[in-house]
Amino acid sequence: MSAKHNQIANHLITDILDGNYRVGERLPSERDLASRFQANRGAVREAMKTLQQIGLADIQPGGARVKQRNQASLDVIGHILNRGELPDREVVDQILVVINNLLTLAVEQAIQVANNDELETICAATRPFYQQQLGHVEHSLARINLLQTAMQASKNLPLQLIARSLFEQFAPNMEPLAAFVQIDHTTYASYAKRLDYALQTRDVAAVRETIRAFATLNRESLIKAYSAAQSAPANSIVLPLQETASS
Amino acid sequence: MSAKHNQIANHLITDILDGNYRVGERLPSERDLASRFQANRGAVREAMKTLQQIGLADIQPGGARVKQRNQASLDVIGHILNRGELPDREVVDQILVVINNLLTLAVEQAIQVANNDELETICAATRPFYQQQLGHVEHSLARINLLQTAMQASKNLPLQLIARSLFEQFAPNMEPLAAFVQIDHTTYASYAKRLDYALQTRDVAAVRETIRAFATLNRESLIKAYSAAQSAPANSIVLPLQETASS
DNA sequence: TGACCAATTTGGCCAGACCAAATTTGAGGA
DNA sequence: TCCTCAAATTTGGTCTGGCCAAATTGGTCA
Repeated sequence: MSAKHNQIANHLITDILDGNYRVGERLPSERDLASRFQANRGAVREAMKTLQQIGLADIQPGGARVKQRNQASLDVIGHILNRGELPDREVVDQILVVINNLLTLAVEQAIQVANNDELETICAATRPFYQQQLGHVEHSLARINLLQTAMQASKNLPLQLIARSLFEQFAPNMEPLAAFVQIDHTTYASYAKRLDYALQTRDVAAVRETIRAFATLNRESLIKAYSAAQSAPANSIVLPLQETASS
Repeated sequence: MSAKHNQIANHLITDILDGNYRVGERLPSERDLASRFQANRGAVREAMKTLQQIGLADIQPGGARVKQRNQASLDVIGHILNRGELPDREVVDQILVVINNLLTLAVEQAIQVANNDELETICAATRPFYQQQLGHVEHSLARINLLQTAMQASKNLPLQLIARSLFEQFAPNMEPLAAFVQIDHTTYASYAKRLDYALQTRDVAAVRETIRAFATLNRESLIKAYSAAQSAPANSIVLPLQETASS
C-alpha cells in the first residue's frame, strides 16, 4: 500500500519503540538497512529522515543514534499508541488530561479575545449534544467539531497546532476501542447545555468547571471501554456485535 | 554550513511563510527545484520531505501542494519566529500563554502523582531564584531547569514532548531580544519562594496563582524588551551595550 | 458543452559512484 | 603494558542518469 520508505520507517520506528535498540546505540548503516529491506539507499535515507524528524534518532555523519523517548517530537505519540492491540492505557489517559487542559485554555482565550459572533460559533457547536439525538459517529464528529471550533476561536496559533497534532494522532488510534464506548447522552447533553450558558455569559470559572466535568465523563467511559475490550477475545474486537466466534 | 537539503528546505519554508505560494497551489516539481538550486533531485527530495513533515506541504504523486498554516505541525513555530529581525510579537505572546498553561498543568500533575522526593526536585529548582545572585545567563538556565524539572515530575509523556518541542523552538529565537530583557530579580525571588512553599504544602490553588504571577512578570518584561529593541537601530541589536551607532 | 482517452508531467524508486567527516584500527613510542 | 596519533575503513551527503506508476493535462470525439 504505502510508499516503501514509509514501510521502512515504520519498521524501524517499531523496532526502536519495542526497545530492540538501546538509547544511544548506533542504528545499522544506511547501506546495511538497504540490503536488509531489499531497498535502495535513497529509500532508506528517506526513512531515516522520518526517524530524525520524529525525533527517535539523531543522524550524523558517522552513524545514526537512538534518542530517548522523551526527547522525541510530539509526532511519536501516534506510533506509541499504534503498538499492540489496544492503545497504551496510561498514555491515553495522559493525552486526555492534556487535551482537556488545552481545550480549557482555548475557551478561556476565546472568552478573552473573541467577539460575540466568534464566541457564538462555539456555542453552536455545543447544541447538537442537547438538541439532537446523536449516533456514535455523529457524537464523535460533534466532539471533534467542538474542539476545533474552540481552537479556532482562541486565535492562538501554537495552541491550534498542538491540539491538532495531538488529536490527529490520538483519534485514529482510538478506533479499536470505539465499539466498546458507551456514551451517556443524557449527562453529556446537560454538560453541553451548561457549557453553552457559561460561554454566553463569559463565565470563565463555570467553563473551566464544565470542561472538567466533560473530562471526567470521558475518562470514566474510557475506563469502561477498556474493561469491555480486554474481557473480549481479540478476534471479536473487529466484530463486537457478533457472538464470540471460534478461534 | 548546513547540509544542502537543509538550505533548500529553509529557502522553500521561507518562501511559503512569506506567502510566495498560495495555499493549495502546486510547488515547482522536484526536477525544477533541483535545477533552480543547482542541486541533485535527491537533495531536493529530502528538502520536500522536511516540508511535508513540518506540515507546510502535502506531497503526492502528481505534485506537492501548499497547506494552510494552521494545519501544519508544531515544528513550524520555530520557522515562523525565525522570520524578520525580531520574532513575531503576537506569536511570542501566544507561546508564553501556552507555556504558562503547560507549566501549570505539569505542576498540578506532579502534585497529584509525584512523591515527596520527586516534588522536592521541583522545589530545589525554585531555590536558585532566591538563594543566589543570578546573572542573565544563569537566570535563564534556572528558568529552563525549573520548566524541565516540572515536566519530568508530571510523568506525562505527551506533556513533556509538547513542552520540549515548543520550548526548543522558542528559546533560540528569543536570542535577539535577550540583551534588552530586564529581569526584576527581587519580584522573581519572592514568587519563587511562594512557589516553593506552595509545592511543599501541595497547594494547587497557590501554585496556579503563583505561576500566573510569573507569567505576568515575564510578559511585562517582554513588552519592555520589545519597546527597547524596536527603538534601537537594527545594527545595534548585536551590540546593545554600545552607543547608538550611525545607520 | 461535456465526457473520455492519450500524452506529458510528476513523484517513487533504483543502480552505481565520489567526497568529506567520523569512526575504527593498528602501529609506534613512552 | 598502556597511551598517542596517524592510516584505513565506515558512514552519511551528494551526484548522474534512468525506469515505473500514478496524476495531471490537453485534445478529441460524441
